[in-house]
Amino acid sequence: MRDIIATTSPGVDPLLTSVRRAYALGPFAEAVVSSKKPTIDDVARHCGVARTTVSRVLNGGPNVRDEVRQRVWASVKALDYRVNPQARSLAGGQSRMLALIVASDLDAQPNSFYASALELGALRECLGLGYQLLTRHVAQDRPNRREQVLELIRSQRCQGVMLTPPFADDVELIESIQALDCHAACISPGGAGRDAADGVGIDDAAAGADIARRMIDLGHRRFAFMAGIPGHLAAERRHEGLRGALAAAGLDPDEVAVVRGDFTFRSGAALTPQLLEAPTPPTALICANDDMAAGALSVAHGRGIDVPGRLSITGFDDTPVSEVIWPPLTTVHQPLREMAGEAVRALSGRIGGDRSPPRFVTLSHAVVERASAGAPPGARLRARA
Amino acid sequence: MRDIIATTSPGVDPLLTSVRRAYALGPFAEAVVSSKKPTIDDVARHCGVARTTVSRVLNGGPNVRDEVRQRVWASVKALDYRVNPQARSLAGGQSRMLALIVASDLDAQPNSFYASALELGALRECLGLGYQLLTRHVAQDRPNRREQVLELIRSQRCQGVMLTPPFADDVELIESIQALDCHAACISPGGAGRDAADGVGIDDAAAGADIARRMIDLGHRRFAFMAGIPGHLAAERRHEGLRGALAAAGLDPDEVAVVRGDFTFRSGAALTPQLLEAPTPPTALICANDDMAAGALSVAHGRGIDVPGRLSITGFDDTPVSEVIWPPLTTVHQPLREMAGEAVRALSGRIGGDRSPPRFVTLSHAVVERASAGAPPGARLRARA
DNA sequence: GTGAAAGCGCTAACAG
DNA sequence: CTGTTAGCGCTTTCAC
Repeated sequence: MRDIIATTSPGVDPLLTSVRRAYALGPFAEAVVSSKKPTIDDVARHCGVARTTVSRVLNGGPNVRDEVRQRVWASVKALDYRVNPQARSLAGGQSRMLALIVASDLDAQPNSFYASALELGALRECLGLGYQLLTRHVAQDRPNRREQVLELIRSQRCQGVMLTPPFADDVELIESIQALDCHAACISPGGAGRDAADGVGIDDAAAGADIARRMIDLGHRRFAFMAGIPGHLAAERRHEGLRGALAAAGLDPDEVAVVRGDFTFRSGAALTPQLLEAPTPPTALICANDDMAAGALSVAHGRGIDVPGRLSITGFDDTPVSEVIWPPLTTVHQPLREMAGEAVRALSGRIGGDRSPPRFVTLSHAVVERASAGAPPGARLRARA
Repeated sequence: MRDIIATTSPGVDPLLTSVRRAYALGPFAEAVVSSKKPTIDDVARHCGVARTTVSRVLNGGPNVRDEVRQRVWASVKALDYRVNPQARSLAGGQSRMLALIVASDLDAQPNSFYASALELGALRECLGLGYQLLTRHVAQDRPNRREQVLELIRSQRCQGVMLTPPFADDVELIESIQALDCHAACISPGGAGRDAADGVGIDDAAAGADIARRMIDLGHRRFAFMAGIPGHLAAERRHEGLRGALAAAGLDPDEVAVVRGDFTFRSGAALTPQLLEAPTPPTALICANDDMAAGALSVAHGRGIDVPGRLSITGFDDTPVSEVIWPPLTTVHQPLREMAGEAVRALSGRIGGDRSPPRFVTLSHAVVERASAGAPPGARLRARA
């Protein structure tokens, strides 16, 4: 890598010139532009102040005259200088690195829109706040799953981590993370996770009740519920909300057929036949997420079952799948991007020194009525709520 | 943060003990476990060698006796030591950071499965190779789009960048990246990008021809093509392949109706009505990607058009959408994860010192026949290829 | 083979 | 308000 000399007198050794620039504040100081990335010292030299002062300006520190501040910024612009994050991190312990932990097996599962939406939301907020985001997919059934996330934090000196279910309720993991001087923010923690760290989510019980009530209002009486993995506490809460709504309507929650999938399209498809083949099949199938609902819908199509004419199917999350399939899915909107953004903000606040007790932010959800749910076959439509 | 003393005699000041550990190789050397992260010096002290030696062992360098090598590794294990990437990067200029540039507007577009698959593939390979991945979404129509990716590279000292279309063919961008001492790898470059940097992709022209031929074989004669953005050269090549196949079959390529979307479901849905309302509507609609095909399919459903009975629709990419919708999409499989993995490997090789001329790796594609395409209405099925 | 010494570029006390 | 002095933890010459 050769130095590039912008202005120099003929016959002057370029190397010498650049050395001169490096060790003296001579007349060449401004004329020489090196191809090597400028350092904070270059900036300091360029505007004749101490390195510390530049550092203060860069970090918005106090005790710098406005006039100097301006000059420093001018030099920064002039030299096209930017801080070396590695050096900053080494010296100050500020890696400005955040991580998003997603529960999924990179090898087995197809990409999930849920995770993708969360990542996008986090990415956007990180961009604005000047953080970098590392996304890590961890298979939730691996015995060393905790070690995998801790390893990432240690190795990258992450300052904050976002945990999705079921990690969001893994208090042991959360505490291990905090022991590493790293902040944690839980996305949709369903229980214990809320006390251990900041969290963000919707009122899952209410959301479950809302979608159930909507189906009850449409006239449905025979329900089936497609649940997710047991460790996903938020999803369990939705289930509880659903049961509560059923009971409130005078129905017996224990009569609803329950099957458990793993939130994938595939599991949704695999579980549907047994539901359809029951002696008295449900008229409404409430699924714990959109992907499983899509799987169920696909099976219904395959069997020529009219949706929603004969079977109503609902999802949860309102991810893009719900708009892409036919009929478009009636589902519960969950503001995933905003949730991730909120998690990043919470982390940013903690990194900034906020020591208040863990906070849980509840964002609002909404039942989105599209076309996959309607009145049950032969039912008179009851008065709408 | 308090030091944790594993073994100590009563009355000994913990702090003193840890100081002793720090400055002497006394009897406490092994007994003391500090909560502070161990450094390379701790390891060196632990097994009585110089820091340099530990560094050599860690980096697989030469000139270390095997016996010493073993001891060093033992100490590393014993202390649960791991290198500080920031420090390593500062000293050696190895950030081990890669970036994936995706063309999309974080605010406007829904998450794309295409980008997601690429990211997952890259993530997996990075994990194995010890790199970290930064994903950056850049809106392709922003005037400062190039600056955004260069900024990321500069600020994070990325050693390699993967470019997706249309960035994959932006030679000016590629050269700017290389000028920053960063390697570039192009995913599906369609033209110029191939000469400027390593690349990976499928034979797009052949893939376009294959899917067209398949439809011709099914008996279709009236085609429509839903193209993507013009800058996506790989997609343009598919278009060329399609035209070639048509011509080879004695059909006039100029007779196929062409509309241009932006690869989103929404654009696919928006563009379909005009195709359907033509005086002689197509019997086969070939789309440049799965999302647009899904959009088209959705419109067909809405109008009660039987797919594939009256209209055949095909996608491209074989992303998860194609399996989730009904009927499942006939499409062209593109090994997106493998492509991203290959790009990471190429980058890794370059970082490792490979200076050979840019290489383009062609992976194989395949027409995946599902249910969205069939014989045109009233046609006798021609002999299959 | 191994070690000592010199930084990489930055932040953070601590003086003035 | 500003500058001086130490490191942060590691890689890399260069001696031995």
